[in-house]
Amino acid sequence: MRSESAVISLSALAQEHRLGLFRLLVQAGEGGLAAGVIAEKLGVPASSLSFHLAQLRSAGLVLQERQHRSIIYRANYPAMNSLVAYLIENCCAGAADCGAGAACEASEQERKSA
Amino acid sequence: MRSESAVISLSALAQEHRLGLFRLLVQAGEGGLAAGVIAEKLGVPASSLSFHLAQLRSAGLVLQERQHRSIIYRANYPAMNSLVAYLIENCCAGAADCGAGAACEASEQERKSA
DNA sequence: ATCTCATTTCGATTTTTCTAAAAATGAGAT
DNA sequence: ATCTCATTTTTAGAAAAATCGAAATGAGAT
Repeated sequence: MRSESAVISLSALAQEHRLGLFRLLVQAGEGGLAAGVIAEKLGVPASSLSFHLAQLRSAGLVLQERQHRSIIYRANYPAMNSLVAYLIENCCAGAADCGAGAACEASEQERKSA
Repeated sequence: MRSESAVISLSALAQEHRLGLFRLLVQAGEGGLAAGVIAEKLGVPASSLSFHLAQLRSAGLVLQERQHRSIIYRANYPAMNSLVAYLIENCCAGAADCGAGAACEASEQERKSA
C-alpha cells in the first residue's frame, strides 16, 4: 500500500459519520446494507450520507452494488486489512512484542510467514 | 475505545506528514527519535513538524520525553493497537474470515480468548 | 549568570472539508 | 411511456485544518 492511498483511507475514516458508517458495514458482513437503511440508522440526511459514502467508496473502503431499487453498500475487507497492515508494518524495530495488543503480534506473524 | 477518540486518532493519522512521522516512530521502536531528527528525515520545517507532533500527541498516539537538549518522541503502541482493534471490532458478522488479511482473524482470536 | 541551540507558540493566510436544501438522475413498477 | 421512489449531484455558505516565518521559551552548557 502506498502512503497516498493510506492517507486517503484514513481521511475517509477520520470523520464521525463515516467512521460509524464504516463500522456498521464492517459488522454487517458480506450482506451489506442499503443506503436508505444506513441513513436512517445514523440519522443523517440522505444527501449528506451520499457525500460520505462517496468518500469511503473512492478510498476503496466500501463497495457498491445495485439490488432492486436500493443500492447496497458493503465493507471492503481486504482494503481494511491492508490499511491496518500498513499502519503496523515493521513495528517495534524487530522486538518480539509492542507491549500490549494483538495487532503488532499479527504483524510479526505476517512478516515471518511472508 | 470511544468513537470520538477513534476519530481524533484517525484524523491525526490522516495527513501525509503525520502518517509518515507516525510510521517512522512505529518502526523506530521504544528508543524513539528526537524532534530535530524527524524534521530532517521528513524534510518539514520545524514549526510545521511541531504542529503535527502536537496533534499526534494529543491524540495519544505518540509519547514525549526530554533527553538532554532534545525532545524524544516515540510511538504509543498500546494506543495504536486499540485503534486497530476498534476498527475491526466484530467484523464479518461472525463469519470465520473476512476473505483476505490477518487483521480480521486476529480480531476473531481476541473475541474468542476474551 | 549568560549563551546557545532545539523546540514550541503565535499570527495571518490559504486550502480543504462539512453540511444540507434543491434539483437531477436512473432503475423498476404500473 | 410514464410514474415513483431511492439515491446522487450540485451548490453555496460555514467551519476546520495546514502552512511556515518570526518571535518566544526553556533546558543545558560554558
